[in-house]
Amino acid sequence: METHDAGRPDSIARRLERAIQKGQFAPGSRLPSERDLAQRWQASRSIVREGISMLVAKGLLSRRHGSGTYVNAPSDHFGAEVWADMSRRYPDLPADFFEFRHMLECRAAELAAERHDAGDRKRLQAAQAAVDAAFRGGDRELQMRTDIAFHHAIAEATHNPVFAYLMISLHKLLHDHMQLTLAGTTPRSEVFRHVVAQHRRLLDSILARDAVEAGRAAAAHIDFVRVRMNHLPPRRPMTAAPSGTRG
Amino acid sequence: METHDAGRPDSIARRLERAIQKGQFAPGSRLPSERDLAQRWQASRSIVREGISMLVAKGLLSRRHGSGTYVNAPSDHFGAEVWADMSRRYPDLPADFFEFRHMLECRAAELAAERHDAGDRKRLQAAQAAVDAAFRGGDRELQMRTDIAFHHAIAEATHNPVFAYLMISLHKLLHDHMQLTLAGTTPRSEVFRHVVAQHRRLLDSILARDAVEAGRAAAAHIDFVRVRMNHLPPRRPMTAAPSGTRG
DNA sequence: ATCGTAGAGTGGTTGGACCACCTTGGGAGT
DNA sequence: ACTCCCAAGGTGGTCCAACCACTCTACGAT
Repeated sequence: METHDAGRPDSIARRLERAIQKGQFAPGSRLPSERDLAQRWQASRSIVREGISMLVAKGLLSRRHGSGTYVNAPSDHFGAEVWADMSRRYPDLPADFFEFRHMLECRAAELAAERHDAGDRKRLQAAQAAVDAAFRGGDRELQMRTDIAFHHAIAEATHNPVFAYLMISLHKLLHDHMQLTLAGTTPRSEVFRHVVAQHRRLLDSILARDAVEAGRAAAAHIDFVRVRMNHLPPRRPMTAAPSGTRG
Repeated sequence: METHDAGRPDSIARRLERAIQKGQFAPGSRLPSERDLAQRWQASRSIVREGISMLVAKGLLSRRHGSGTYVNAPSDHFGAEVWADMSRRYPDLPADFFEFRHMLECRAAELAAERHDAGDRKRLQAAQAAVDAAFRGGDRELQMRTDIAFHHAIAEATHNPVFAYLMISLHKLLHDHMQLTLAGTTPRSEVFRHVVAQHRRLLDSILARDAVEAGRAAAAHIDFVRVRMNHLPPRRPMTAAPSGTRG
C-alpha cells in the first residue's frame, strides 16, 4: 500500500508544497510542465492541474498562459488574499484598516522591544540603513519597499508568527493602495524627513528594549502616515482619555 | 459581444458568487449539478468545475462526493482558512494565538465601549443572557457557542469590520481547538462561574462606556481562559513593567 | 547584426467516458 | 401494516486524447 496515494489533488498539492518548502523548486523558478509532473507521479494531468490550482488559490504558485507555472516568493503568498475578499465586501474601509494597523504595529513594537535577539538587531539596523539610503534618493518605489522591509523586520523580531503574518499581509495590501494615492503627489522631502526621524525613534527605543516608548513611537508613526499620506481623520471619537501606551 | 464571456472559470466563479449573494441559492442548500450548470451556461463541465473549485477554496461552497455541492453559511467562510495554512506551517502556536487574541479582544472591548449604539446594547445583553442560561445548564457545546456569540457581539459593536472579521475567524479556529482540549475534562462549575463573572464585568464596563475598564476586563478574561483552559504560561517574558491597560 | 517568423512547448478548454459514492424508493420479508 | 435491504439513478471525482491560445526561442532572411 502506498503512503502517498498520489491520485488525489490534495495529495498532489501537499507533495508539491513540500517539494517547494524543501527548496526543490526555488522561488521565481518555473515548475515542470503539467504533463511532465503527471507522468512523473503517475497521475492524470487533470489531477495535477487541480492540485496546482489549489496552490495557485493559496498564492503559492502563479500560472502564465503559454509560459509555465512559477513558484511565488514567500512574501507573495504571505497573505494578501486574506484581506482581498474583505475589501470586496466592504468597498472602502481604509480608516478601519489603519485603526487595526495602529494596534498591530504598536503591540508589535512593544513585543519586538522585549524579545528581539542579536540577529534581529542586525536585521533591524540594516533595514533602517536601507530606508535612509532610499529616502536620500528619489526612487518612490524603492522608498516604499524599504519602508515595508523595515516594518517586516520589526514583525519578525516579535517572534510571533501571527503578528508577522498579519503585518506583512497588511503591508502588502496597503502597498498597493499607497501606490495609487502617491502616484500624483509631489515628493515632499520634509514629509520624508519626518518619516525617517520617526523610524529612528522607533528603532532606538526597540534596541533600548524600552517597550513603552517603542509602542508610543509606533503609534506616532502610524498616525503621521495616516494623516499625511491618506488625509484620513482618526477614526476614534476619543471619548475617554487615551489608554496606556496607545495615546 | 457578450459581457460575460461565460467560458472562463473565474467568470463562472464570479457569476456563481453573485447569484449566491443575491440569495438565489440559499445557504445550506444544494447547488444544481455541475452538468446542469454547464448546460445552463453554455460552458463545459470542466470550466464550471474549476469555477466551483475556486469558491470551494474560498470557503464559499462545500463538495460532497456523490451528494452535491452546497452553499456554506456566511459564518463558515468567514475566515477560518486564514489561520489554517498558518497553523499547518507552524505546528503548534497556541501561545502565539492567545497573545494575538489578547491584544485583539482588549482593543475590541475598548472600541466597543466607545462606539456601541442602542442596537449593540440590546444584542450584547441578549448574548450575555444566553451565556448565563447555557452555563446554568450542562451542555458543553452550547456553552461554547454562546460564549463565542457573546464575543461576536462585542466584535460587531466595534463597528470595524476588520476587528469583527479577525475575531470571528479566530474564535472559529479556537472553538475547534477547545473542543479537543475540553473533551475529557470534568465540568468545573467554579471555573464556569468565574467566566460568567468576567463576562459580567466586561459587559458592564462596555455598557458604561468605560473603555479603560473594558480593556482591563477583557485582558483578565483572556488571561484566565488561557491559564485555566489550556494550561499555557503567558508568553511574554515580562522584562519591563506591564504596559498600560494590558497588565 | 537585426528583424520576423515558424515551430515547439506551455497552460487552457473541450467532450465523453467511466469510477466512487450517496440518496432514494420500491419490493421482499416479517 | 411495518421494517429492512438493495438496486437504480444522480452526483461529484477521475481519466483520456485531442485541440486551442499563448509565449518563447532559435533559425533564417534581410
